[in-house]
Amino acid sequence: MSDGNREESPDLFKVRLEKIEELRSSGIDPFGKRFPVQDQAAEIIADFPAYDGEEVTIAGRLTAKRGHGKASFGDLQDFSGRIQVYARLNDLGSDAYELYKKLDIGDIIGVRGTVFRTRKQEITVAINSFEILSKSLRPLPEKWHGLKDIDLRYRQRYLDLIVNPEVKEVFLKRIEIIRAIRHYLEERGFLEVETPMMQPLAGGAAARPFITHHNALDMELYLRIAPELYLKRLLVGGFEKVFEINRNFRNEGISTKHNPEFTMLELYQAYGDYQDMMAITEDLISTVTQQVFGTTKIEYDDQEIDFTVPWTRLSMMDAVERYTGQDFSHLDTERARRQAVELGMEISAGAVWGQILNEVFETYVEEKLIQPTFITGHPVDVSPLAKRSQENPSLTDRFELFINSWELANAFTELNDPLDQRKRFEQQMDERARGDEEAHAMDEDFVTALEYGMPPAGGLGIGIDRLVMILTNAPSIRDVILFPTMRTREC
RNA sequence: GGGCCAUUAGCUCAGUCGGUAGAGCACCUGACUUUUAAUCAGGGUGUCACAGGUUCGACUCCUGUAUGGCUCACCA
Repeated sequence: MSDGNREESPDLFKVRLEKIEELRSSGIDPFGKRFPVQDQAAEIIADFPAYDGEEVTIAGRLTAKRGHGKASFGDLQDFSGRIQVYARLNDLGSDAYELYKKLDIGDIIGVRGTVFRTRKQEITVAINSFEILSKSLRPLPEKWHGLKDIDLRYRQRYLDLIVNPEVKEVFLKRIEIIRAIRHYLEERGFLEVETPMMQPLAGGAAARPFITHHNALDMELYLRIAPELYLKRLLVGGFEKVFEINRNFRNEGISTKHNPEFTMLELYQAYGDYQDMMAITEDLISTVTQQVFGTTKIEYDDQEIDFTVPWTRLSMMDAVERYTGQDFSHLDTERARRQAVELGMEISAGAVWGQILNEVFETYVEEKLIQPTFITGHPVDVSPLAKRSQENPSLTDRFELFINSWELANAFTELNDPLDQRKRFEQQMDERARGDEEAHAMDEDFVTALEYGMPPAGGLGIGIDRLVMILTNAPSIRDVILFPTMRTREC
């Protein structure tokens, strides 16, 4: 079986091809034309008294047929919902009625008809006339159980959307959430910008990139792993409050929490710092949640996530001490290694103090952070783009937001010292030389930009897909991405 | 990449101890002018994921492959 050309029961497909020929020979175009839709199924049902006895013009897909000889019911599904239609020989005449009887489930039709309520109180459109707008050649998945096969649901999302109404609801929520985020930021003076998806150097995060090639320039380009370094160039250029909601691409494993392309919000505010970012994060997410869901308490996988502000704030070192009993506040790499090993961890040879602390945190603390929690004070060793903390130059003014043990946001006071930035890149290059493929590359062009002067700034990234997952109780990131990345089928 | 599991009709699924495949929906034929998972009568439409092996005989047992799911690793 191949996905685009699946073997159907030959008769089934053939029967429908024959119907198409029949239609054509009787002068009817099976793939229709413009149809001036006036009304929506859900609106007619919601406001029945206003529509009762009136003629409406609707269009959509026929999803069920219930024939009764000289009368016939059907369900018509448009984007707004589903409404029953009723065709009667007496109303339509024999030619049109015969045509109606030949319609298949899955056909798209346009209907002009009169709204009424049946004996069983179902709001229904009695068809006065109809047009075939598109013939369907393939049968829809089963009406009662829907389409369950997860593989097919992702590969043929259009079928998933047709037959599983709750799927559409999730994507409508996603749309609302993103719209609310945009609205929130625009109201506060942030400007939405677009920066390169194809970059000569994939920077701004630690991840393996996708590589592509530009023929005319004969150069390698990388799909971006983050927009960060371009957004900061805009700060140099005088933009003061910018954001971008767009795709990042990371050439890494796929899981229920990772899709190779995913959507990030990144936001930068000149003259601000990570504390401002924390305030925005907390207020943005709780405000949007309240707006879209009418509450700040959300059920995810049998747990209640409470977005009510303020959220817990905990330094990485305190968090590690709380959950492991080990104090890493000294800066001794060897001692840190011994402590980590004592906890049962394996630490790679070249790891330094900050990396060890970070690994211990990820291993023992992350899984405990269910309610929204800000973790602050990341080691400079794992934060090559963040500004050093004034109180402790081994740490940075940075936070990550954890919800349901997932990293949802990452923010820091941006490093605007070009000399320090160059040293950080050099340190990253050392790590790269030691085999860390994800260590940051030297970006001379970016350092040059900083040398012209970048205002102190706060920067923030929020993983939109994961946020949508939590807010819509989706078990997999693929449930919130319309067309998730799938292996192509060979057979 | 490792482990576990799955793959049977268009869809959702059953299939006993190894004896050559079956149910609902969909589809086809007919009946039926207010049904709604319409109903009634009749019809099975299949390369049992793919390729080998064992066997008199394989959907079933074995090996490999493909795809997917979960999970671990990876993903600061």
